[in-house]
Formats: sequence, structure tokens, C-alpha cells
Amino acid sequence: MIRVRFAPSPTGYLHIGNARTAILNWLCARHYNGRFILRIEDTDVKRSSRESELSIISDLKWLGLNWDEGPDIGGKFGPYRQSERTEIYQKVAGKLKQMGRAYDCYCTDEELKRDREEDLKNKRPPKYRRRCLNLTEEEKKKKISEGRKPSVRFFVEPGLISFKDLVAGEVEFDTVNIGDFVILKSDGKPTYNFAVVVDDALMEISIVIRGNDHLSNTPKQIMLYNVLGYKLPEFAHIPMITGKDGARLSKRHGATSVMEYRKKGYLPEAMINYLSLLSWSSTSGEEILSIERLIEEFSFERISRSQATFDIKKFNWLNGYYIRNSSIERITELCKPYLTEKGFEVKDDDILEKMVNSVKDNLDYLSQISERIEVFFFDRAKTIGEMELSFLRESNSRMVLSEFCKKVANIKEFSTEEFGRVMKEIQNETGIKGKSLWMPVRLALTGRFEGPELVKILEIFGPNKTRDIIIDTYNKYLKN
RNA sequence: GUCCCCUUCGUCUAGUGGUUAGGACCCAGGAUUUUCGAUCCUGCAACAGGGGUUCGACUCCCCUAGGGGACGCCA
Repeated sequence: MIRVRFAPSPTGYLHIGNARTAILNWLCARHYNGRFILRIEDTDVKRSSRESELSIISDLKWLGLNWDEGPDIGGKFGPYRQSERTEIYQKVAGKLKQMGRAYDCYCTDEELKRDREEDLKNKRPPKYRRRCLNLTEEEKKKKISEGRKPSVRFFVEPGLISFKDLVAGEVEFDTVNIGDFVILKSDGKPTYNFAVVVDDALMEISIVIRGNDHLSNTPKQIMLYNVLGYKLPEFAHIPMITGKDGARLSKRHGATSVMEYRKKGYLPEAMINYLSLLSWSSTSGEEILSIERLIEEFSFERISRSQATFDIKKFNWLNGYYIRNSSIERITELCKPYLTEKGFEVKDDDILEKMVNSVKDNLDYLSQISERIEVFFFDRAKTIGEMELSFLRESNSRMVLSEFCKKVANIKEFSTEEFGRVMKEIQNETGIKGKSLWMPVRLALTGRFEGPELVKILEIFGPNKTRDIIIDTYNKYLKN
């Protein structure tokens, strides 16, 4: 049974990079019919919060990633929150101390920092100097009486650690480059490198899929596995997602949280599809892939080793594709909150659907809806711009519109068919056609060069209102 | 500074010794269109550099350069 896990730290919103890690874990679990476990790594008391945990869970659910065991639903390997497993870590750390593979360290942050800076200044790799390795009982007592609380460090033995990563391939590390690292902080909480090993082992995680930034942590963890006699899992370090400058995705690259994209109106299936395309490709070469296809095609072999740049343009394209191919009912429903926010209320759902449908094919993301269908709520001919106005004042435009007004003024029951017939007449009589013929009408009606198709506006406004607006605009700007 | 990873069009990628180096996004042009867009078609554009190995290297090896990551009582 394949068991994989996603283990976020609840210190903020779900990050795009973490979301991708979650997706890959989930795809792997579903592909192999294994179990997907959610574990909360909240050992940093200061930075972790329940709000973050809740928002991460909410985003994961929105993406459609369901887990088989987790803090909210339990499971037989629980608890699934590290803050609730403190005694476990302390017991294991105690065992390590008994084995002589861990020891108390009384160094203060300041002392450690000073050593570090000195190493860096002398261009030496910063490494713990084992100041507390051979402390006598006297010295320990003295430190304690000074009010120092010890942390616990793992004793690193020299040697070569190598393993075969499912993505990175064969990797080897020399432990001389690794200092004795802290496994238990002075507040009694475990550090990441310690907790992750204990939990992954106890929760019987069989494949550890995580970001490539953890690759150099792996030898530390393998030492722990070995000393503790735990069964080693397989490792799969997936390439990181970067911004345009090649550095890991961060705030300065723009939106980095799933929440932000969610709010902007990106579709979850588009996000999963796009993120799965980063550092991975289908054997078929296709890029539009359903969740089912992604599960079916998941394979470590097709995950590339190089980092990928997050490209918002391609994401927009893909999201637009999904919007275009979703039902008008769904899109309309999803658009409602954005319209409400702008005060665009439409009682009749049929009309609203028509409005949304008139621009549905042009959206990158849903929140664009309000500006796109603004034309139906404002008389935009009243706020016409300079460029638009000068186009309207060209002789062709004047001719088209004056003819239009003249022909239409005496028609009692104006209809859509009538509208078409009148335009045809104008075309025949003046010889003006195409853009020159229709743009004046569009401008007079909407005040803008672009917008929904004219027929669709006509359909929503109705022939009479359409006519009235055009005549008004003509009278206002072109009468003399 | 030390260690680890990476390097094909601007971006995401295909490619596992012999290909006109393919696709997608972007961009440009055309078609269509009652605007923009959407759609269809066409085009632009890449093997980081240098050594090997080989009859033959994008592909295998080494070096250099560049990028990224780790070296925290953050995860």
C-alpha cells in the first residue's frame, strides 16, 4: 500500500508551490490506489495558527484534493497535528540520548549566531562546533543555574549517505559537511528534520514527495531513520516553481497563494491542470488534461529535474479555456458574487445568463466579468472618450448615424429584424460597410470600441432601447 | 565559503547516438467576424560555452560559466 502525505506548516495561506506538492502527492496516491494523508506541521508555536490551518484546508478542498487521514477526519495513525504529538518526539529524543546519539546543548542564540558569522567571515562553512558535546556535570549545572534551557542535538557521525531519489536520481552526501543539528528545541518542541522523520516512519509513509529545497535535508533525515531503526521510505524531490527571475516564487513575483487566484476567479480544475504541467508532461503531448487523465498518467519518470517558471499568461489561457468550455449555468453562478460586489443586480436569471454569455469566451478569469458587462448597467455613451468621440465625428460615422436616425424615427414598431434591414439599406445607399458601418453604431450605443457582440447587446436591450440610445447619442454629439 | 541540484525557442516542454530538433503559451501576420475577443491557418524563435568518446552527438563523460537550493532552537 502506497502511503503519501502532504505536510504543510500553518503559517499563512496555501502557497502555489505547496499546492503543487499537494497535487502531486494526491495524484500519486490516487494513481496507485494508495492513501493520501494530511499532516499539520505546527511545531513553530510562534508562527503557526489555527486560522492558517483552516484556510489551507479550505483551499485544498476547493482544489478537490481529498485526504484519507488528517486532523479533521482522524485515522489510525493520529494525531495528525504535530503539536499534539510532542510526547512522542520527546520519547524518541530520550531514546537517542540513551543511545549516546544525542546530547543537550546549552548554547544561546547569540553564541550560535556569533560562531556562524565568524565562520562565514572566514569563508568557512558554518557548522556547529560541538561546544556542549563533552560538558561535565558541573558545567551543565552551572549553565542551568544561569537559567539556560537546553536543546537536544543529534550527534552526526562521519560517513557517506547516498540514496536513489525517484526524481533526482542517485544522490550522495558527505556528512562531514553536516553539523550536529537540533532535534528538540529548548521549548521541548521538535524541529522539522526530527518530527518529519518520526512522523513519516510512524505513519508508515512509503514515499516522501516534497519540494527540491528539502533535498539537502534528506541525509540528516536518513541518519535519523538509520539510527532509530526505522524503515526508509522512498524519496521524490520535485523541482521548485520559480518567478520570472528564476528565484523561488515569492510575494514580489505577484500573487503566490491559492487564495488569491481563487478570489480572482480561476477555476480549480484549471489550477490543477496548469500546476501539473510544471515540470511534468503527458506522453501524449496534450496539455488540456482532466483530473482523471492526470491520475491515470501520473508517473515519477515523467517529472523533469529542472525548476519551472510560473507563467501567468499560460495560466490565463488555460483558465480561459476552461471557462469557455464550462456550462453557461455554472459560469453565471460563479460570476454572481463579483457582480453583487459591484452592485450589478439582475433579478431575471435568463437575462443574467445572456449577459454573461455575451462575454464568456473572452474571460481570463471570472472577476473580469463586471468590467466586461458594465455596458449593460451604465449608459456608457455618456462617458465617451476622446478617441471614441473623434471617430464618431468622422464623416462616415456622421453619415451612417444620421441616416440611421432618419430611417428609424418614423418606424412605429422597431424590431431586431427591422434593425438589420435598416443597416442593410444604409450600406446599400452609402456604400459604407464593415467596420466603418458598424463601429459608429457600436460607439453610439456603448461609447466604447470594444465589447460584447452587437447582436447580443441588442438582444438584451431590446430594439427600442437600442434605438433610443443611438438617437440620443447622435443628438448629443453630432446634431450640428 | 562548503555541499547538493539544474541548464532545448522569451516561458512550459517533447526528445534517451543518425529528426528539416516537434508541440503549447506569448508575439506577429492572414482568414473569418457586425468591434475586441474567441475560432482556424501561417510565421517568428532554442540545444549555455569548451573539451573529449564516437563514423556520427541535444542525447554519453569531463571542465567552465550561469541559475537555484541547503548549511536556523523556520518548515
